Amino acid sequence: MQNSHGGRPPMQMHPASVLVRQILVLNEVMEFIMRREMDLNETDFQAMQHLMKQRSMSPGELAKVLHLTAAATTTVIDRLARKGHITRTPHPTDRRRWLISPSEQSVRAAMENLMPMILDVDNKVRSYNDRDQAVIVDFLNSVVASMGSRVAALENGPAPIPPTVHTDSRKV
Amino acid sequence: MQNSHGGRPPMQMHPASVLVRQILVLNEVMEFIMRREMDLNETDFQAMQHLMKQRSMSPGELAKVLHLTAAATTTVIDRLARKGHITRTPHPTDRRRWLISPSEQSVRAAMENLMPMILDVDNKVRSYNDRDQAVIVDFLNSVVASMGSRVAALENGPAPIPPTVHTDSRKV
DNA sequence: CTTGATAATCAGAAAATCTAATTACATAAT
DNA sequence: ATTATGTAATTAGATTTTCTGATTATCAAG
Repeated sequence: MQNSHGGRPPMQMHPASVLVRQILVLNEVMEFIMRREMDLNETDFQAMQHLMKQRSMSPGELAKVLHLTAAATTTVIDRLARKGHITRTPHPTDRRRWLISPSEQSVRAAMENLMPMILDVDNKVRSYNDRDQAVIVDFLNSVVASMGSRVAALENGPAPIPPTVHTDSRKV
Repeated sequence: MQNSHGGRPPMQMHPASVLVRQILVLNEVMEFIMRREMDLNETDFQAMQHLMKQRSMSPGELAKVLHLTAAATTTVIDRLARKGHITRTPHPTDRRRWLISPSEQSVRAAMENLMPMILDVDNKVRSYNDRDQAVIVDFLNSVVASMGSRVAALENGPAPIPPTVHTDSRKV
């Protein structure tokens, strides 16, 4: 009785659709494990992700991307600094701000954790011939486009938008 | 100076790798917008996701997948019930448990928000010919495999594993 | 039918975030 | 130059969320 879909029709999804979903779930699982290993809560971990991506940010910038108040962001930065994950340095031109940067060893640890997977995927895609690579890129692009238009639609209140029509290239 | 990668070499990623990353980020953006629209915190939203996927769960099962204590899970359920997102019904065979089920309108709202995107992706992949579909599935499978082995590696302490070697099918 | 485990909840403490006020600095307009 | 206004970060105290430990009800094994 665990998953008998009583009411909703199961709806046969394409394996690729299922795999995309699986990737999203696996990403969350990975994040959870890394968070636990680094002893960081969700917010602090997200902050580290942004800091590593951007190399350095002011508390204000961090607050924006984390959707936190300035006050909460101060405490995030305090916690991360106390644990040695980041350093505060004075902003070169604006003395009201700080520049927050991830510590050397945090960056290295993250690299060591994620690089194998990233390289794995990168190597995999490069192992296809050019045409197949183009197919993969085309598909992924359309996923990004669909998600992007969903985001746009959701941002402007709940007004559903008709799905895109795709030209069908199947050989009969 | 925002992204001059001072120190780390930029490392040229395949467009497909970049797109995969983009998809993961977009997923979080979408979740955030939906959460805000439904006025749910991260945890309560995650609970709804699991409940919709499984159709119904006991508080104990919910606690496991949310990585929460039983006590915290009780409050999650209380909040969701108070807002009308779920209902508690007695467990058919074990009178200690409840069965938590998402409300009709919660399921419908989620469907309306996500279905267009899901169908979009599904239609897109079906628009390729069989061989190209196989390429896409093969690639996605390898992404899942890479992430899965990363998860496995991370779960057993920080012991890095050498990346997979892929057979190269490029035409010279 | 008693004993030991399990499911959910309650009570109070701890952690994380919020609102509002404060301090220091920057920028624009006299 | 001086003042006025706005912005960046922090602090203080309240609120929300989660945790630990104890409690109640039920199940399952002997």
